[in-house]
Amino acid sequence: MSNLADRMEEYLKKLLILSPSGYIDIKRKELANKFLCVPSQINYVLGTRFTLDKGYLVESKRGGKGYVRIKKLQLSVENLLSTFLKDIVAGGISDERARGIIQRLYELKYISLRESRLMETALNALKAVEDNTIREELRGLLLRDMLLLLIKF
Amino acid sequence: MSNLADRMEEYLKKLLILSPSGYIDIKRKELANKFLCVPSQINYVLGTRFTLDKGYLVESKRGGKGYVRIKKLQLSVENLLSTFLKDIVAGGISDERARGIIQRLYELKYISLRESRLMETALNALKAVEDNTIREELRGLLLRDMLLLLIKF
DNA sequence: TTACTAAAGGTCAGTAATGGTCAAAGTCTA
DNA sequence: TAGACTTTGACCATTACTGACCTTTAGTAA
Repeated sequence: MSNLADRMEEYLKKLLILSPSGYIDIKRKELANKFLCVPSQINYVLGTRFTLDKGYLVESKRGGKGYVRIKKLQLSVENLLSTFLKDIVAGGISDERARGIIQRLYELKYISLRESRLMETALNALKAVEDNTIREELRGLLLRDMLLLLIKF
Repeated sequence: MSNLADRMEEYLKKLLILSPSGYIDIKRKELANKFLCVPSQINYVLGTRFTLDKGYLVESKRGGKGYVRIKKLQLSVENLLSTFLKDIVAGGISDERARGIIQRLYELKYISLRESRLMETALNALKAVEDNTIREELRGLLLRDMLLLLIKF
Protein backbone atom coordinates (compact mmCIF):
# COMPACT_ATOMS: atom_id res chain seq x y z
CA MET A 1 0.00 0.00 0.00
CA SER A 2 2.71 2.46 0.92
CA ASN A 3 5.22 3.80 -1.55
CA LEU A 4 8.88 3.10 -1.99
CA ALA A 5 10.08 6.32 -0.40
CA ASP A 6 8.05 5.73 2.74
CA ARG A 7 9.21 2.15 3.08
CA MET A 8 12.80 3.15 2.61
CA GLU A 9 12.49 5.91 5.15
CA GLU A 10 11.07 3.47 7.66
CA TYR A 11 13.81 0.97 6.97
CA LEU A 12 16.57 3.51 7.44
CA LYS A 13 15.09 4.89 10.63
CA LYS A 14 14.83 1.42 12.03
CA LEU A 15 18.49 0.84 11.28
CA LEU A 16 19.33 4.13 12.95
CA ILE A 17 17.49 3.19 16.10
CA LEU A 18 19.29 -0.12 16.23
CA SER A 19 22.66 1.51 15.73
CA PRO A 20 24.58 2.20 18.96
CA SER A 21 26.88 4.66 17.23
CA GLY A 22 24.07 6.98 16.28
CA TYR A 23 24.76 6.76 12.59
CA ILE A 24 24.62 4.26 9.77
CA ASP A 25 26.70 3.80 6.66
CA ILE A 26 25.09 2.50 3.54
CA LYS A 27 26.06 1.79 -0.03
CA ARG A 28 23.81 3.69 -2.37
CA LYS A 29 23.79 1.02 -5.02
CA GLU A 30 23.24 -1.83 -2.61
CA LEU A 31 20.27 -0.15 -1.04
CA ALA A 32 18.87 0.60 -4.48
CA ASN A 33 19.19 -3.08 -5.33
CA LYS A 34 17.51 -4.11 -2.11
CA PHE A 35 14.55 -1.90 -2.91
CA LEU A 36 14.59 -2.60 -6.63
CA CYS A 37 14.94 1.01 -7.72
CA VAL A 38 17.45 3.32 -9.32
CA PRO A 39 20.23 4.71 -7.12
CA SER A 40 19.04 8.27 -7.44
CA GLN A 41 15.89 7.28 -5.63
CA ILE A 42 18.04 7.04 -2.52
CA ASN A 43 18.92 10.69 -2.92
CA TYR A 44 15.28 11.55 -3.25
CA VAL A 45 14.51 9.88 0.06
CA LEU A 46 17.49 11.49 1.74
CA GLY A 47 16.56 14.89 0.36
CA THR A 48 12.97 14.73 1.48
CA ARG A 49 13.14 12.73 4.72
CA PHE A 50 16.58 13.09 6.20
CA THR A 51 17.16 16.81 6.10
CA LEU A 52 19.01 18.92 8.59
CA ASP A 53 15.79 20.56 9.61
CA LYS A 54 14.48 17.19 10.56
CA GLY A 55 17.53 16.50 12.64
CA TYR A 56 19.59 14.37 10.32
CA LEU A 57 23.00 14.88 8.90
CA VAL A 58 23.95 13.15 5.70
CA GLU A 59 27.54 12.84 4.64
CA SER A 60 28.95 10.82 1.82
CA LYS A 61 32.05 9.95 -0.08
CA ARG A 62 32.29 9.11 -3.74
CA GLY A 63 34.63 6.85 -5.55
CA GLY A 64 36.03 3.54 -4.38
CA LYS A 65 35.06 2.74 -0.82
CA GLY A 66 32.38 5.32 -1.10
CA TYR A 67 29.45 5.45 1.30
CA VAL A 68 26.52 7.44 2.52
CA ARG A 69 26.39 8.14 6.22
CA ILE A 70 23.19 9.14 7.92
CA LYS A 71 23.48 10.58 11.38
CA LYS A 72 20.72 11.43 13.80
CA LEU A 73 21.63 14.62 15.62
CA GLN A 74 21.25 14.79 19.36
CA LEU A 75 20.95 18.34 20.56
CA SER A 76 19.79 19.53 23.92
CA VAL A 77 16.62 21.53 24.05
CA GLU A 78 18.48 24.52 25.44
CA ASN A 79 20.92 24.61 22.57
CA LEU A 80 18.20 24.13 20.12
CA LEU A 81 16.08 26.92 21.46
CA SER A 82 18.83 29.46 21.85
CA THR A 83 20.13 28.77 18.38
CA PHE A 84 16.73 29.10 16.88
CA LEU A 85 15.83 32.19 18.82
CA LYS A 86 18.98 33.87 17.63
CA ASP A 87 18.16 33.08 14.05
CA ILE A 88 14.66 34.31 14.40
CA VAL A 89 15.51 37.56 16.10
CA ALA A 90 18.00 38.27 13.36
CA GLY A 91 15.09 38.69 10.98
CA GLY A 92 12.45 36.54 9.39
CA ILE A 93 12.65 32.80 9.07
CA SER A 94 11.73 30.45 6.26
CA ASP A 95 8.70 28.26 6.46
CA GLU A 96 10.77 25.15 6.09
CA ARG A 97 13.13 26.08 8.86
CA ALA A 98 10.27 26.98 11.16
CA ARG A 99 8.69 23.60 10.64
CA GLY A 100 11.98 21.89 11.21
CA ILE A 101 12.30 23.57 14.57
CA ILE A 102 8.87 22.46 15.61
CA GLN A 103 9.54 18.93 14.50
CA ARG A 104 12.74 18.80 16.51
CA LEU A 105 11.12 20.08 19.62
CA TYR A 106 8.52 17.39 19.30
CA GLU A 107 11.10 14.69 18.85
CA LEU A 108 12.85 15.92 21.93
CA LYS A 109 9.57 15.54 23.78
CA TYR A 110 9.72 19.18 24.61
CA ILE A 111 6.30 19.74 23.13
CA SER A 112 3.43 17.35 22.58
CA LEU A 113 2.17 16.18 19.24
CA ARG A 114 -0.88 18.35 19.61
CA GLU A 115 1.22 21.37 20.48
CA SER A 116 3.45 20.81 17.53
CA ARG A 117 0.46 20.58 15.23
CA LEU A 118 -1.02 23.72 16.67
CA MET A 119 2.18 25.57 15.94
CA GLU A 120 2.34 24.23 12.43
CA THR A 121 -1.22 25.25 11.88
CA ALA A 122 -0.44 28.76 12.96
CA LEU A 123 2.37 28.83 10.42
CA ASN A 124 0.03 27.55 7.78
CA ALA A 125 -2.41 30.33 8.32
CA LEU A 126 0.30 32.80 7.41
CA LYS A 127 0.22 31.56 3.84
CA ALA A 128 -2.74 33.85 3.42
CA VAL A 129 -0.49 36.86 3.90
CA GLU A 130 0.24 38.29 0.48
CA ASP A 131 3.41 40.27 0.99
CA ASN A 132 6.52 38.13 1.09
CA THR A 133 8.54 40.27 3.41
CA ILE A 134 5.75 40.81 5.85
CA ARG A 135 5.00 37.10 5.87
CA GLU A 136 8.58 36.23 6.74
CA GLU A 137 8.62 38.77 9.51
CA LEU A 138 5.32 37.65 10.88
CA ARG A 139 6.48 34.07 10.85
CA GLY A 140 9.56 34.99 12.80
CA LEU A 141 7.53 36.90 15.32
CA LEU A 142 5.01 34.15 15.68
CA LEU A 143 7.52 31.41 16.17
CA ARG A 144 9.59 33.45 18.57
CA ASP A 145 6.63 34.25 20.74
CA MET A 146 5.47 30.68 20.78
CA LEU A 147 8.89 29.42 21.71
CA LEU A 148 9.23 32.00 24.45
CA LEU A 149 5.88 30.95 25.76
CA LEU A 150 6.86 27.32 25.84
CA ILE A 151 9.92 28.20 27.87
CA LYS A 152 7.77 29.88 30.45
CA PHE A 153 5.37 27.01 30.96
CA MET B 1 -34.31 9.84 -6.04
CA SER B 2 -31.18 7.87 -6.45
CA ASN B 3 -28.60 10.08 -8.03
CA LEU B 4 -24.92 9.43 -8.23
CA ALA B 5 -23.99 11.51 -5.23
CA ASP B 6 -26.54 9.76 -3.03
CA ARG B 7 -25.46 6.33 -4.12
CA MET B 8 -21.85 7.16 -3.53
CA GLU B 9 -22.63 8.55 -0.11
CA GLU B 10 -24.45 5.37 0.80
CA TYR B 11 -21.63 3.24 -0.48
CA LEU B 12 -18.98 5.10 1.49
CA LYS B 13 -21.00 5.06 4.68
CA LYS B 14 -21.47 1.34 4.35
CA LEU B 15 -17.73 0.92 4.02
CA LEU B 16 -17.21 3.08 7.07
CA ILE B 17 -19.54 0.99 9.16
CA LEU B 18 -17.73 -2.14 8.13
CA SER B 19 -14.34 -0.64 8.92
CA PRO B 20 -12.98 -1.55 12.36
CA SER B 21 -10.45 1.26 12.26
CA GLY B 22 -13.11 3.95 12.03
CA TYR B 23 -11.81 5.29 8.75
CA ILE B 24 -11.45 4.23 5.14
CA ASP B 25 -8.88 5.00 2.50
CA ILE B 26 -9.95 5.30 -1.09
CA LYS B 27 -8.38 6.12 -4.42
CA ARG B 28 -10.20 9.01 -6.01
CA LYS B 29 -9.78 7.72 -9.54
CA GLU B 30 -10.76 4.15 -8.70
CA LEU B 31 -13.93 5.25 -7.02
CA ALA B 32 -14.71 7.48 -9.98
CA ASN B 33 -14.26 4.50 -12.26
CA LYS B 34 -16.46 2.33 -10.12
CA PHE B 35 -19.23 4.90 -10.33
CA LEU B 36 -18.54 5.86 -13.91
CA CYS B 37 -18.05 9.54 -13.26
CA VAL B 38 -15.29 12.13 -13.30
CA PRO B 39 -12.90 12.20 -10.35
CA SER B 40 -13.97 15.63 -9.22
CA GLN B 41 -17.40 14.22 -8.51
CA ILE B 42 -15.81 12.50 -5.54
CA ASN B 43 -14.84 15.88 -4.17
CA TYR B 44 -18.37 17.07 -4.58
CA VAL B 45 -19.71 14.19 -2.55
CA LEU B 46 -17.07 14.67 0.10
CA GLY B 47 -17.75 18.38 0.25
CA THR B 48 -21.50 18.00 0.60
CA ARG B 49 -21.94 14.76 2.55
CA PHE B 50 -18.83 14.22 4.60
CA THR B 51 -18.40 17.58 6.21
CA LEU B 52 -17.25 18.38 9.67
CA ASP B 53 -20.72 19.47 10.61
CA LYS B 54 -21.91 16.01 9.77
CA GLY B 55 -19.17 14.45 11.84
CA TYR B 56 -16.70 13.45 9.21
CA LEU B 57 -13.11 14.34 8.69
CA VAL B 58 -11.46 14.05 5.29
CA GLU B 59 -7.72 14.00 4.74
CA SER B 60 -5.76 13.23 1.61
CA LYS B 61 -2.36 12.98 0.00
CA ARG B 62 -1.50 13.69 -3.62
CA GLY B 63 1.16 12.20 -5.82
CA GLY B 64 2.08 8.59 -6.33
CA LYS B 65 0.29 6.29 -3.92
CA GLY B 66 -1.95 9.13 -2.89
CA TYR B 67 -5.24 8.53 -1.12
CA VAL B 68 -8.35 10.07 0.37
CA ARG B 69 -9.12 9.14 3.95
CA ILE B 70 -12.58 9.54 5.39
CA LYS B 71 -12.93 9.36 9.14
CA LYS B 72 -16.08 9.23 11.19
CA LEU B 73 -15.72 11.35 14.32
CA GLN B 74 -17.08 10.33 17.66
CA LEU B 75 -19.28 13.27 18.45
CA SER B 76 -19.27 15.28 21.65
CA VAL B 77 -16.98 18.23 21.97
CA GLU B 78 -16.86 18.15 18.21
CA ASN B 79 -20.37 19.52 18.24
CA LEU B 80 -19.22 22.50 20.16
CA LEU B 81 -16.29 23.04 17.90
CA SER B 82 -18.31 22.84 14.75
CA THR B 83 -20.58 25.52 16.16
CA PHE B 84 -17.60 27.76 16.65
CA LEU B 85 -16.38 26.87 13.24
CA LYS B 86 -19.59 27.94 11.61
CA ASP B 87 -19.28 31.36 13.19
CA ILE B 88 -15.74 31.75 12.08
CA VAL B 89 -16.15 30.56 8.54
CA ALA B 90 -18.82 33.17 8.03
CA GLY B 91 -16.01 35.71 7.80
CA GLY B 92 -13.45 37.18 10.13
CA ILE B 93 -13.75 37.07 13.88
CA SER B 94 -13.01 39.60 16.55
CA ASP B 95 -10.08 39.22 18.85
CA GLU B 96 -12.39 39.13 21.81
CA ARG B 97 -14.55 36.38 20.48
CA ALA B 98 -11.53 34.35 19.47
CA ARG B 99 -10.11 34.55 22.94
CA GLY B 100 -13.49 33.67 24.37
CA ILE B 101 -13.62 30.48 22.40
CA ILE B 102 -10.16 29.49 23.51
CA GLN B 103 -11.02 30.23 27.11
CA ARG B 104 -14.15 28.16 26.83
CA LEU B 105 -12.31 25.18 25.39
CA TYR B 106 -9.84 25.37 28.22
CA GLU B 107 -12.60 25.43 30.81
CA LEU B 108 -14.10 22.39 29.18
CA LYS B 109 -10.72 20.72 29.55
CA TYR B 110 -10.68 20.19 25.83
CA ILE B 111 -7.32 21.89 25.60
CA SER B 112 -4.53 22.22 28.12
CA LEU B 113 -3.32 25.47 29.62
CA ARG B 114 -0.25 25.30 27.48
CA GLU B 115 -2.29 24.75 24.38
CA SER B 116 -4.56 27.64 25.18
CA ARG B 117 -1.57 29.91 25.66
CA LEU B 118 -0.08 28.79 22.42
CA MET B 119 -3.26 29.70 20.63
CA GLU B 120 -3.45 33.06 22.32
CA THR B 121 0.14 33.74 21.42
CA ALA B 122 -0.61 33.02 17.81
CA LEU B 123 -3.47 35.48 17.95
CA ASN B 124 -1.20 38.03 19.54
CA ALA B 125 1.30 37.83 16.76
CA LEU B 126 -1.38 39.00 14.39
CA LYS B 127 -1.34 42.39 16.04
CA ALA B 128 1.63 43.13 13.81
CA VAL B 129 -0.63 43.02 10.78
CA GLU B 130 -1.41 46.59 9.77
CA ASP B 131 -4.56 46.25 7.72
CA ASN B 132 -7.69 45.85 9.82
CA THR B 133 -9.68 43.76 7.42
CA ILE B 134 -6.83 41.44 6.62
CA ARG B 135 -6.13 41.02 10.29
CA GLU B 136 -9.71 39.96 11.00
CA GLU B 137 -9.65 37.50 8.16
CA LEU B 138 -6.34 36.11 9.15
CA ARG B 139 -7.55 35.66 12.70
CA GLY B 140 -10.57 33.76 11.45
CA LEU B 141 -8.41 31.53 9.31
CA LEU B 142 -5.98 30.92 12.07
CA LEU B 143 -8.53 30.03 14.69
CA ARG B 144 -10.51 27.88 12.33
CA ASP B 145 -7.48 25.88 11.31
CA MET B 146 -6.39 25.42 14.88
CA LEU B 147 -9.80 24.17 15.90
CA LEU B 148 -9.89 21.80 12.97
CA LEU B 149 -6.53 20.54 14.06
CA LEU B 150 -7.71 19.91 17.58
CA ILE B 151 -10.51 17.78 16.25
CA LYS B 152 -8.05 15.59 14.45
CA PHE B 153 -5.84 14.90 17.42
C1' DT C 1 54.80 10.85 -9.90
C1' DT C 2 51.52 10.64 -13.56
C1' DA C 3 47.87 8.97 -15.93
C1' DC C 4 44.37 6.00 -16.46
C1' DT C 5 40.44 3.30 -14.95
C1' DA C 6 36.83 1.51 -12.29
C1' DA C 7 33.84 2.31 -8.66
C1' DA C 8 31.24 5.08 -6.12
C1' DG C 9 27.98 8.86 -5.29
C1' DG C 10 25.37 13.56 -7.10
C1' DT C 11 22.27 16.44 -10.01
C1' DC C 12 18.57 17.70 -12.51
C1' DA C 13 15.08 17.75 -15.68
C1' DG C 14 11.45 15.06 -17.28
C1' DT C 15 7.54 11.89 -16.55
C1' DA C 16 4.01 9.57 -14.03
C1' DA C 17 0.63 9.27 -10.59
C1' DT C 18 -2.34 11.31 -7.68
C1' DG C 19 -5.64 14.53 -5.66
C1' DG C 20 -7.87 19.71 -5.77
C1' DT C 21 -10.49 23.77 -7.54
C1' DC C 22 -13.75 26.28 -9.87
C1' DA C 23 -16.94 27.73 -13.04
C1' DA C 24 -20.18 26.38 -16.45
C1' DA C 25 -23.77 23.39 -17.85
C1' DG C 26 -27.37 20.19 -16.72
C1' DT C 27 -31.30 18.50 -13.86
C1' DC C 28 -34.87 18.62 -10.28
C1' DT C 29 -38.36 20.44 -7.45
C1' DA C 30 -41.19 23.49 -4.99
C1' DT D 1 -39.61 28.88 -13.79
C1' DA D 2 -36.32 30.33 -10.21
C1' DG D 3 -33.34 28.40 -7.13
C1' DA D 4 -31.05 24.49 -5.35
C1' DC D 5 -28.56 20.58 -6.22
C1' DT D 6 -25.60 17.66 -9.47
C1' DT D 7 -22.26 16.64 -12.83
C1' DT D 8 -18.58 17.59 -15.80
C1' DG D 9 -14.10 19.04 -17.56
C1' DA D 10 -10.33 22.02 -18.06
C1' DC D 11 -6.55 23.40 -15.57
C1' DC D 12 -3.70 23.24 -11.27
C1' DA D 13 -0.61 21.38 -7.32
C1' DT D 14 1.93 17.91 -5.08
C1' DT D 15 4.66 13.83 -4.53
C1' DA D 16 7.21 9.95 -6.33
C1' DC D 17 10.37 7.90 -9.55
C1' DT D 18 13.65 7.34 -13.40
C1' DG D 19 17.67 7.87 -16.32
C1' DA D 20 21.14 10.33 -18.68
C1' DC D 21 25.04 12.67 -17.65
C1' DC D 22 28.50 14.57 -14.17
C1' DT D 23 32.04 14.53 -10.30
C1' DT D 24 35.03 12.47 -7.01
C1' DT D 25 38.13 9.03 -5.15
C1' DA D 26 40.96 4.84 -4.67
C1' DG D 27 43.87 1.87 -6.81
C1' DT D 28 47.41 0.73 -9.91
C1' DA D 29 50.45 0.41 -13.88
C1' DA D 30 54.11 2.94 -16.17
